Amino acid sequence: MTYITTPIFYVNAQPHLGHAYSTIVADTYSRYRRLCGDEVRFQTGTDEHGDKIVQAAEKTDVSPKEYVDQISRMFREAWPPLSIEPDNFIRTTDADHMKTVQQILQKVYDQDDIYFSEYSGHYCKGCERFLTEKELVDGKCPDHLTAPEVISEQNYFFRMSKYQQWLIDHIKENPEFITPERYRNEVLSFLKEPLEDLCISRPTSRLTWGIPLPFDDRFVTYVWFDALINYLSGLGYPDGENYSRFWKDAEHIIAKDILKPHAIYWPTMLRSMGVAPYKKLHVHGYWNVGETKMSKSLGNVVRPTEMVEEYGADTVRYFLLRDMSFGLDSGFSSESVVSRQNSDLANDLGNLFSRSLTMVMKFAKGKVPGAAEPEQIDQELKGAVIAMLAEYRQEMDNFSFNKALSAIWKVISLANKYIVENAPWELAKDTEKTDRLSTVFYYLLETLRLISLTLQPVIPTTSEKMRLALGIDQKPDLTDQATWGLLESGTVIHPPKALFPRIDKGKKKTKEQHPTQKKKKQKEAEDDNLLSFDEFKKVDLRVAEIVAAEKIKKSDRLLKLTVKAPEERTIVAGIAEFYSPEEAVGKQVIIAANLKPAKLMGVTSHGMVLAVKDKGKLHLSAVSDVVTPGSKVS
RNA sequence: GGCGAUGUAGCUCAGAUGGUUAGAGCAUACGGCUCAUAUCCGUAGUGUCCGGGGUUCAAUUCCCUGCAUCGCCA
Repeated sequence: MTYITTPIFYVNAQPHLGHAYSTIVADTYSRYRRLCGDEVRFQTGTDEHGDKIVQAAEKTDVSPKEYVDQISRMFREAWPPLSIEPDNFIRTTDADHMKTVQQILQKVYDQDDIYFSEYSGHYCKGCERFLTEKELVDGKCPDHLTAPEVISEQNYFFRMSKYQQWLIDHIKENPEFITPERYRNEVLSFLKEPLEDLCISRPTSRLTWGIPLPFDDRFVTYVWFDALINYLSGLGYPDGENYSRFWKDAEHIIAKDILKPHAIYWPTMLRSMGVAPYKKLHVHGYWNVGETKMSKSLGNVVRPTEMVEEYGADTVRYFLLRDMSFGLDSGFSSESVVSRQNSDLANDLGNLFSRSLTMVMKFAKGKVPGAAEPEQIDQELKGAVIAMLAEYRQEMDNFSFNKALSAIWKVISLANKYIVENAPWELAKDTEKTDRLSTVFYYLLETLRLISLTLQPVIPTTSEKMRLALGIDQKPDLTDQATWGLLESGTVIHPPKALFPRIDKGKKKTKEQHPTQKKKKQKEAEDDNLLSFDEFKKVDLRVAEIVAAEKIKKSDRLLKLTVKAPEERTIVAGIAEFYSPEEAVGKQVIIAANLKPAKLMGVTSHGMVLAVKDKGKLHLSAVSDVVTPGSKVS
């Protein structure tokens, strides 16, 4: 049995490449396990409660429910075009899930692992959390540069600390529990310090968009406690058949940013509720775009849907799995996608397939011939294929998809060489050599059959095309088809169109701009000073309220502003000669919100305040009435 | 500030429990083939293996130190 999950994605933003990667890995792994004859359940979904959702909904002026329905649907619809086929798509707003969360809370509460406590602390609205004394810089939140409010609050806490030692022991005894190893070490090092109990509630005075605590309706459940339980509720815990069948083989895939909740909160929660821990946690890294991380404010977010439209599902899947070493960060660029598509998919695999089938059509009447006595070169090819099958399985089991693929490509390369060395077109000229020709074709086609089998989990559509072309109508299965010699002679083949087209470099465009394109763009701009509407739309203009301002030392022109837009951000503005910090605070101004962050006098500015220069004096931009900070200017 | 990781060809990365010529793919140049998606095969390179110091007959590999980048923690 295999139970593989992606995180449930938080719906405060639209699907991006990182989400797609986690989900493609899960899909590939589930296809691979099925190919091995295993029974598999693959679950993904969306996480829909919490403060950030309420804020995001307000921003677009819809109710939280409408908002989460809308974004959740975007996630659900993003996957089929990538040939991703989950067995279950769970939402934390599903009634079943909510009921299960409450059951679990009650159970943990009844056994005294949840207690009520009051405390006071420095609450930062921007962070939506309490900050510790040590985190404060000059009494301010280091991220938002505002002074947090001191508030005291009553809340429920989960006795996480009680399970610390158990967790340490469990991780040490099960080396595969958290993988790759670097993340296991990270968790162990974190656990060297005493664990604090986990606050698992939010007062309804602060937040109502959540699951009410079953034992106190003045509170809703903290999102992580709610979200993690999806892995159980999606199986019908505690009575569902799927739960008893699949839970013991649970494997979670996550990105490194949510390591702590999955490696610490979740196992201790499970322990407390008397459920066995999951089997494995697979932690992967980030896709960087250009020089930096993908981020909304940089405007370099790669959308899965756009990638599929541009390259097709199989190229996207192949690229992501081939280029990232699971666990490490990796770089995304359209050049690297194009290079993978052209070199690996079109030239190596596609052309090998195409030339092989064409020759069988031309020189063997379009049927799989029978093999005569093999020569050494044939044995070598066969040996390499068999060795590849073993290596493939080992690497796939290991989540080393890049290595599994490179093992397959070694064989592809060998098969291309095999063709050149045997020169079937020469053999075909000599009627004495028909047997030899048949053998060469058989070995080639059989190699292709086994290649298509191993590629099924990664590029299912192409694999299917290959299988059909080879005249195979069985469902792919590693348990009974991964042996040499199963292709039957006499089978009629059906050469398809090219598996992958070659992409003209430079023709394709994606989010990130290449230097050459940039130059072109600049030239166009010089030639023609008019903006298209699309270009204008790219500028994210918003109203921002200045909530704090201070002079930047050693500069008499720059002010460091903290603005609400509606999230808090820092903007450096060259207005100090005309506005004092006191004058600036409270003003509403128009900002360009999606400028590349820039460092000015050591302070990073996230955006630009628009102002007017008239007769040597600067005037801040403004709207005629007071509006909600963050409102779009259009 | 503490802990840890990384730093290898133009690019992306692999690798050696220390030992003669340090690897792969892409990109580049040249040669070959013509079945094939102007594809494939072969050949050719280039590297102060981050800087400095130490241990050793011998270090890019071990130790120390510095620098850079990144991560976790505070």
